[in-house]
Amino acid sequence: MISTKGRYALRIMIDLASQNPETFIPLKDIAERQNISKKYLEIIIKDLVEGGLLISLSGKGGGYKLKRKPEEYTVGEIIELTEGSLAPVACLAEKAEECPRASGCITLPLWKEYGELVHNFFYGKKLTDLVENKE
Amino acid sequence: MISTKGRYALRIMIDLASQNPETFIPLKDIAERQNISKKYLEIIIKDLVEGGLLISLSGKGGGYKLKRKPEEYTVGEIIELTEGSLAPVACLAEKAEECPRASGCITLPLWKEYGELVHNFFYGKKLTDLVENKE
DNA sequence: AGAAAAACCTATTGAAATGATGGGTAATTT
DNA sequence: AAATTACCCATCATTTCAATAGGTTTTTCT
Repeated sequence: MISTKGRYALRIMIDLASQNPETFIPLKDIAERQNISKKYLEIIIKDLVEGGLLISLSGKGGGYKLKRKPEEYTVGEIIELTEGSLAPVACLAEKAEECPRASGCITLPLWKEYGELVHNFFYGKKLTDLVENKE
Repeated sequence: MISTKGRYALRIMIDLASQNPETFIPLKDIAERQNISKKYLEIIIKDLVEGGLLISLSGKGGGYKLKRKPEEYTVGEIIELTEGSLAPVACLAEKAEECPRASGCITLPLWKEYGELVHNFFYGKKLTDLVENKE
């Protein structure tokens, strides 16, 4: 299941893509619009900045804005960055150590096929696909 | 992510489908073949019996066997039964209470589409699709 | 009748993940 | 200097995950 982290990250990105993408938007505004605790969003938006999806600016007049054009983001990269991995089973996660059962594992092809399906679905969705729904 | 519960359940079902489907197989044998703690499998196989996928028989000569023919099981029902739900987000789980944001939720269509994709994938896979890989 | 083999039942546990909250510091603008 | 913002660090309560432990009942075989 996609946790609040990934879902809130997506809502942050949609929110920013819906505002003027040139100006810095304070997190306070996003939190109020989305009705989510600002404190909790701080943790999540940190990942988005460190992952290179957003630019931040401190001080008065500061906030966050998209680094790229809205249409250049996929839902996949947002979810993957904040959830840690899109892999359907632990043994297929990037950081996983080689499973000793892998060579004879009868279910591995299933998980691989599923993993590709999930990957293709989310990387095939652009952030703007969601924003446009709004109108 | 699919947890060990769902993954082990699938391996139990594959194991049983690979044995003579007429005879009762003791859990001890399955646990040894699959190299998984018998105690842990007890918990999982209980779900499979209660969910109507397996028949159990106590006492000497007892064990577990498939209730239906191997080709009549889908991977989806096995995973869904043991994982509790295939829903990608909490608000789409069967037991979930209506989300107050649902009507205006901009991401809901995405989760619904994804949920259907996942459902169709797993319900489109038969247990025998996996067993046949074995040979 | 008794032993053995099996399922079945209840409970507990340790570790990690989840979903936050709280308080304070640094940077920047007016 | 004041206000506003991001940034940093720690802590917390709850739930889930992945088991483990020990005992009871059911059934068959000798």
